[in-house]
Amino acid sequence: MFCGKENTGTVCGQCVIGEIALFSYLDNGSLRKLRSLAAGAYFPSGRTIVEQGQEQEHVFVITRGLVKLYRLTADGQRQITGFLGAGDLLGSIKRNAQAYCTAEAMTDVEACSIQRANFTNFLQDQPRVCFNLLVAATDEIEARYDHSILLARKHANGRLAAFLLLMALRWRSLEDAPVVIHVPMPRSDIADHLGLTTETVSRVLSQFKNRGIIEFQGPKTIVLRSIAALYDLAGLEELPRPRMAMGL
Amino acid sequence: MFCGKENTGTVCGQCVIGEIALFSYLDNGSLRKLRSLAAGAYFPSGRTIVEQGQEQEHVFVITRGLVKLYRLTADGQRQITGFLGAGDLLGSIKRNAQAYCTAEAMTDVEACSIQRANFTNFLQDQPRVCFNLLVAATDEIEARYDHSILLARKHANGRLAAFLLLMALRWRSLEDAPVVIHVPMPRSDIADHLGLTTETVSRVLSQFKNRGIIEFQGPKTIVLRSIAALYDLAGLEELPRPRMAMGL
DNA sequence: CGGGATGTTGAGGCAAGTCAATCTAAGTGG
DNA sequence: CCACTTAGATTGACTTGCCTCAACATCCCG
Repeated sequence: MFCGKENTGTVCGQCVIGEIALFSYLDNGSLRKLRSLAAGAYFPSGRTIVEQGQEQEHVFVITRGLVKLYRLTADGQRQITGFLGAGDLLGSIKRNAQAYCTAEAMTDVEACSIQRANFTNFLQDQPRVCFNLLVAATDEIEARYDHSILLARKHANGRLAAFLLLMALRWRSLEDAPVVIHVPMPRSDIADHLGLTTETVSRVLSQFKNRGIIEFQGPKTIVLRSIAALYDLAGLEELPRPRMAMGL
Repeated sequence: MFCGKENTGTVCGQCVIGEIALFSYLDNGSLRKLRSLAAGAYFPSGRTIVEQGQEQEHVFVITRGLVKLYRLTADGQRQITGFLGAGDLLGSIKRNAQAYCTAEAMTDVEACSIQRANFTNFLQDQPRVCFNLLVAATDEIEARYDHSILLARKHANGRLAAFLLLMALRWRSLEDAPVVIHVPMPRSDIADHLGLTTETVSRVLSQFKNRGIIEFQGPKTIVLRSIAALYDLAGLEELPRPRMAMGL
């Protein structure tokens, strides 16, 4: 799966790093160089990948699994800032190397790891990669704005409707209903992400169920019966297109 | 003040574009090239600089005045996403040129304007500028995260305490109390920015006044009597260092 | 010195938080 | 394989902080 140092000599035909949009147009020489910098990494479910405030030694491209990002505030509250999946970038370029938030593997996670310094140098050598990463960062800023608007302006049911739609869209395309989505995180994580409490999340989801908008197949598998109703509740016309997410 | 095409021949000793952190280390040749791309721009108070959804022709470096950024949601609500001042960048590099939000001059505004295409080309030619802009974008992402946490986790008084501290710190250093800050935007803008209503903003500020934390000199000039109390209310230990803000 | 825009204060309602009790799911060991 | 355990999820009763609606005050500018 990986084509880094630790796997030198293995078949690289299925290495994913070249398929990441960020690197997809690199010529063979540059791609080979990038691969020479990369190493495979594995984190079992529950393992902390980077910890808030610690120096980040590596940048990761997630290739499999799900990562939860959260930040602890000075007064001891936890805010889940986002979730990363395959294709997303964890640990970007920053002024200081201290991680802004903690990243924790929610499932078993595989990733491509690159030394920070090497990645920084690679960016300086490859202006197009740097430029594309800048575009990705701008996308991330827009996504953060959208989330702020969600928190500032939507009620609990709107936030959850938007969340379900994003979960449905994030790692697959949204075909016609019914769409079955898997929600791997516990209710408390959803609540933390949306600025609600677990009880409210539970109540709103039950309300959606009673209104026939969604249907449960166990607490973590949800069938979206009416996409239109969810759009309406979320007050959305269109969802952001799929993109590479960046965790700091 | 400006050194762009429209001002060719004027004294350039006081041109600010070279003083922006983003460009500060450019050699003379590159800086001259950048200046040749820049033109002065002026927007009277109340003028819309860029409008949400419209193609952005230019990128601006604000050199004087205050700009308010807001986005209208599909269901007709308004969210003020931020405020820009001198040294900040308006209209970054994006996948599509459509503006994410509207930018409106709150005061008379002077800016350095650069054609988007020219700026993009300049970035490709100047990897270090591109890299530094990427770092600035990452700072912006962190600032957006902080604002999300504010909206998700803080009550009205915490949000306003944090807002007052940010206003105090943003364009000047925060010396020992009492600090006199100028809050040029109306209460409705503050409310929109913090996900509150004007009434709540007013009530909380009155509460601060009654508790002796702040003092009014007219509704737009506020004396911060107790910085410590504000930090405590905001649940903060430290504020983000001053940075170049980016509006999309 | 008016009069509209902006800001403040008050009364009442409601959405979501809090506290607490149950219910369910998914392991765990006998 | 099933009883037991435990974390997670749901539901209910009550409380509260903010919003809504409304009246009043103040600022600002012609």
